[in-house]
Parts: sequence; C-alpha cells; structure tokens
Amino acid sequence: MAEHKDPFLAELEWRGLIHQTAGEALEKHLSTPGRVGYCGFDPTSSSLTVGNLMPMTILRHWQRAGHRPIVLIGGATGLIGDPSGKDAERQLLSEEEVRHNADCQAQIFKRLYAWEDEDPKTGAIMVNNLDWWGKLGFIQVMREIGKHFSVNAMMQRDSVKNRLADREQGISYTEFSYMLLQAYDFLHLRREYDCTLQTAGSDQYGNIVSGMDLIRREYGADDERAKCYAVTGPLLTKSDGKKFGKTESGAIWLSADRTSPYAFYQYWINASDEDAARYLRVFSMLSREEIEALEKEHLETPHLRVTQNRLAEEITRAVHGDDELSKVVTATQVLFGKGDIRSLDAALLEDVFADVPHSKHARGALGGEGLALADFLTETSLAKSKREAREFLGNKAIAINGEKVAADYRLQSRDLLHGTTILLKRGKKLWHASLWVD
RNA sequence: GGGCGGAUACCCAAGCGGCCAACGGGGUCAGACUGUAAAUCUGAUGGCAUAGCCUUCGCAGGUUCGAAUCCUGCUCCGCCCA
Repeated sequence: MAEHKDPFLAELEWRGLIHQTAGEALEKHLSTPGRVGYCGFDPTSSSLTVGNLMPMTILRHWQRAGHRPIVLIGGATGLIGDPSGKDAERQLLSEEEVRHNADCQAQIFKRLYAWEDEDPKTGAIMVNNLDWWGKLGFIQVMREIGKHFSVNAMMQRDSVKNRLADREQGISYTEFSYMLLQAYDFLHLRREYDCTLQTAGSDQYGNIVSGMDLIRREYGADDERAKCYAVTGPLLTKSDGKKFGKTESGAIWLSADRTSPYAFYQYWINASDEDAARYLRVFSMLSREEIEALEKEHLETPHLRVTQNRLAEEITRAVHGDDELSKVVTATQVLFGKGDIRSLDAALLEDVFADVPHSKHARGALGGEGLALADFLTETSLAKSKREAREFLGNKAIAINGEKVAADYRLQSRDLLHGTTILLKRGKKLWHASLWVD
C-alpha cells in the first residue's frame, strides 16, 4: 500500500484502518480542510455493537483531521434491509420499530463527536435519510433515480450475485433495491451538504461505489462537483480466528441497557496481548507514540497488562463516558484487586452490585442451618442446573466473597456483607451479587 | 413426476436390536500453570430426589421381553433422471 502524505489517510494507514479507497486524487482533495464525509448506520436494532465501532472511529479521525463528519441514521434504509453480507432475506421491521431504534442509536453518537452547535466548521451533523426518502414518490424515484441504474450492473454486485446464485434463498425486489437508496443518499448529501466522501466497513464498498456512479451521472464526469470518494475499513478479526465483538453470550453492544458498562469494560480487559495492541490502534484515539510506549511497557512488565487496561479505559470512556468508567474501574479493582472484599465499604458495594449480574432473595433462608450452596447456585447466573452446580463446587470453582469454599458449604447470615449482600464468583472472573432482603 | 441417499446432543460425526445418556473431534465450562493474556496439560459437558430414576437419536404410529437401531405413514434436506 502506498504511503500517504495526507494526515488523515496516514493516520488511518498506520492504524490499519484502511481497506480500500476510491476516487481520483483523494490526497489532493483532502489537502483542503473542512471537507465533508459521511457514514450511514441502519437502525435495524435498538443499539449498535462494537462491530460498528470501527467506522465510528474513522469518522472521529476524520473530524480530528479538520473535516466535518455526517452521521446518517438510516431511517429509510432500515425499512428496506441491506442484502450485503446476508445470505438470506431479512424480516422487515415495522415503522415504529425502526423509528424507535433510530432514536436509541442517535443517543449513542452524542458523546463521540463535537457537534455543529459547538463548532460551526467541523462540527458533526446528524441526518436521517427518512427525511428525504419520505418525501419521494415511487414514480419519481423510478424516473429520476432508477433510470441511472443498470440492472445488469446491479446484478454484478456481490451482495446480489451471491443471493441470485442461491436458488434456495433468492432476493426480494425490496432488498435488491437497497443499493439504490444508499447511492441516492450519497448524492443527496453531495447536493445538500457538499459531502464528498463516504466511509464504512469493507462490505459496503459496492454500495458506496454505486453512490459515486450516481453522482458522476448526475453532474457529468468532468464536472467539478462529480468528485467523490470512498474509504472503507477492514474486516476485523480476533487473533484466534473467531468473530470480533462476540462472546458466547452474544454481541457486545454499545448501550448500557444491552451490555452493562462493566461487561463492556471486561470485554476489552480480556483481549489477548496481540489483540489489545491492535485494538488500541483501531479503536483508541491515542497517538502512535503513546501506543508504542504502552507496547514497550507491556513487553517489560506483561503482568501489569497495561495495554489491556488502557484499551478498556479508552474505549469505555469514549462509549460510556467518564462517570461510568470510574464506576466500572472501581468495581474491577474490588473484584480483581488484591484487597479484601470483606472490607469493602457499603457505597462501593452498591456500585459493584449494580455492575455485575445480580439477584434478590429472602434473608430468612440464611437463618439456622443456612442454605446449601449447591442448591442456591442454580438461582444465580452462575449455574444452569444442579448437576452443573455440583460440578463447579467439586472443581473448587466457587468462591463466596472472594474465598474458595468446600462443596458442602452452606450460606449463612455470617456471609452477608453489610448485612445485605453476598458476592459469589465462579472460576476466575465470573461474578454474581446476591441481595438478601426481609 | 421417477430413482437413490440422508435427518443423532451447541456444531461436525460414529452407532444399525440389549453392554447407549449414546464412540470420536470441535466448541464451551472448570481446574493446574500464569498476567482477568496466549500456549499446554487434566477433568466435565441432557435433567433430577444421583449405587437409582426421568427425558432424549426429524415427527407420528407399530413389531418386540427390549428400538437411536426393524416396519408403516408423514415432514424436511441432498444427489441423480424427467
């Protein structure tokens, strides 16, 4: 890959954030500050996952380089469904769902960028493509937009080709039309906001190029206004070959109601050495010097896990903010630090309680003989069945308030912290807080 | 429409009348070692009132003392012919 002189491209380059670029003389174009670039996000779910984090980060670098980002919420495209990377037709979402999802997703972006009201020149703008698609009629779309699209060319796109090749699945006219919407979005933003660049993950390359084609047809290839560009990010992997951003229990979401800030932080903390260094480049805004210094430090004192710690800190702060970060750091120090859990103060305990999986129980059960731990475990998030509970106990995998206990252990009132809570742990890092009330 | 093959636990995949809750691999979980890393080794992996019992081998019936295994029908999938 060529060395980039442009600061924005050079930045993405060393971070490994460039998969492809398209458009003539992109470097020259970017040498003028204040360019406008966009990335679209379809509200097919009420939240976004860490998989969406990469294009979001590219836009942050874009803004930092002195350009203006547009966050496009796909209120219209979300109603259609992008066939890219999907091997089967998707269930249509209702309009209410999409609207609700769009509202929820919009919140996630708020913290990530400086917005227009703070900075008139490079402040981010948020748009929803339903605002223009909602006004267009079918006949108008067919005549003014559809006419520019060759079905022959559309069928060559991987997203469509794959589905046409699969007789079992096929593709509906609805999803087939998706690229037309995304293409027109680019044109619309070109017209209304002087937007000349679109960025996204590599799977969006075809859709972006469709938009570039449409813009050229609209203005004529020689027209100055026909200049437009694409930058796509690579497909992220984990060093063990598994899918990035997924755990056994599901995707890692960017909103606290779907993945707690604690779980979010823990996801990054648990990154392997190899991944942590790479993720710092991809997701954090730290400079090259800072990251390389961290790596050097990590090599000298690997047990301190500086790369993982810093990674988790940076990403959690960006996504959830400083307040949430300090809470989960506190919880993490308590749960994984060397300190004595029994000496926790009540306020801290409450914070920890909120962050890890928890459950409520009647305090009466702890009186007298107490409660057999083997029976109780199935009522927590730590064991699915009694057999499993016995297995964990047999393996010495269960700890009460940080201390490993025997298989026949019985929970009693003396185990309560501050008279209310018992912290249970399975294995090295799976915690559950149980609250005991009258 | 005709012929042939197939459907087994989270996934792949053995088993083809009793010794089958079902070989093996992957995954996952736990333990050891570590650094909440990687690699490696060990164990576990349907449920329960655990020397036992219950529910599972596509679905519904049947044969048999006894069926994942045999028979009948149904559903779905793959391949070949039309």
